[in-house]
Amino acid sequence: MPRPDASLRSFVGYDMKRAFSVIQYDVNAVLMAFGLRMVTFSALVVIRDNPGLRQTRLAQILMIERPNLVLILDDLERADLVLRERCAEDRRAYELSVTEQGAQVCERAVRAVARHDARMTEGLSEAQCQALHRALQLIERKGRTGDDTGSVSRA
Amino acid sequence: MPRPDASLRSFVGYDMKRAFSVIQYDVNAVLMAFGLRMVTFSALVVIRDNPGLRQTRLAQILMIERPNLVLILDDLERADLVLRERCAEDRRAYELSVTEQGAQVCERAVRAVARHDARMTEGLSEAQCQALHRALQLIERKGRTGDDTGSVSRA
DNA sequence: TATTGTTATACTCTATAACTATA
DNA sequence: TATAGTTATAGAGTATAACAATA
Repeated sequence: MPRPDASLRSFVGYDMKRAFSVIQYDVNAVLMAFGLRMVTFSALVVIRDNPGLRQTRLAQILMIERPNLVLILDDLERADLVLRERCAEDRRAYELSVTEQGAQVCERAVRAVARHDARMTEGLSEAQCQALHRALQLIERKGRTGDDTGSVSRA
Repeated sequence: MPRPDASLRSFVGYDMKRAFSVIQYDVNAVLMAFGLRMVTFSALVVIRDNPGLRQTRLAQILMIERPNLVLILDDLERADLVLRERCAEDRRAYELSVTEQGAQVCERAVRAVARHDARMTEGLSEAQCQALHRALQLIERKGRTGDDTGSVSRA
């Protein structure tokens, strides 16, 4: 047997866990320069693209629990990247938006992560890279119970 | 924008995190029937394939820290699936091996995970599935500092 | 009564320092 | 002194129950 873990290499879950742990480590290193982690980065990008978003909906989109999102937003608000504003129609809710600084940091962080992504997939053709994305999204759909079909209000 | 997280979908890390969380949840559900988790399953398979393995080497293979492996092996030993036997040449070390029961559980768990794997990649051709494995392993190698070249003693 | 955001909490995973026993 | 396995511990990440304010 060439590798001591050869048996496990036939399972996508094993290869994916290893590949992901490598990516996670690297991306977090890239994002640290912006004071961000993977989750706070993801939240920042989605809020920028969907201004007026409410927390419950954002939690659905990112597939995280509402209580966990609170700390993520506290983090982003403390760094002056995101605003929570009381919703006029429903005063229980907040409307989320990025600040001017948040938009700038988001833009630069996206570019940095894109550069890192390019380095990680270096050696794959454009077609192979697209095939990878499609395969991952197909696998994600297999496990979905999910109602991620709803549209999001845009300002 | 079709999806609220469309910007993030261009990053392999994002697609991979979501696909992996789906797989992890599912595979853990499959393994629960055998009293195993993903890590204990991985350890069991590698020990079966590399009898006489020492803990430090197993930790390297699975890319986990030695202290964390201890609890994993405690778990496997308590379930009578794995044996720790004092090494004759070096009495600090243990030689790891699977019990008769461990071999049987391993065999059946491998088959169950393989069936689940087939379901997850259903819709991908054989070639596409191989391409997925190759892409994931390529990404893993990008982040390696690593010395995973050493061979493992086989009984 | 139900929902939004929140608090408190617990459980897993992961990472590091320091210990013991052997070498 | 260095190494193998271990202990203790701390930090993330993640999950659930229950609360206050509002609907």
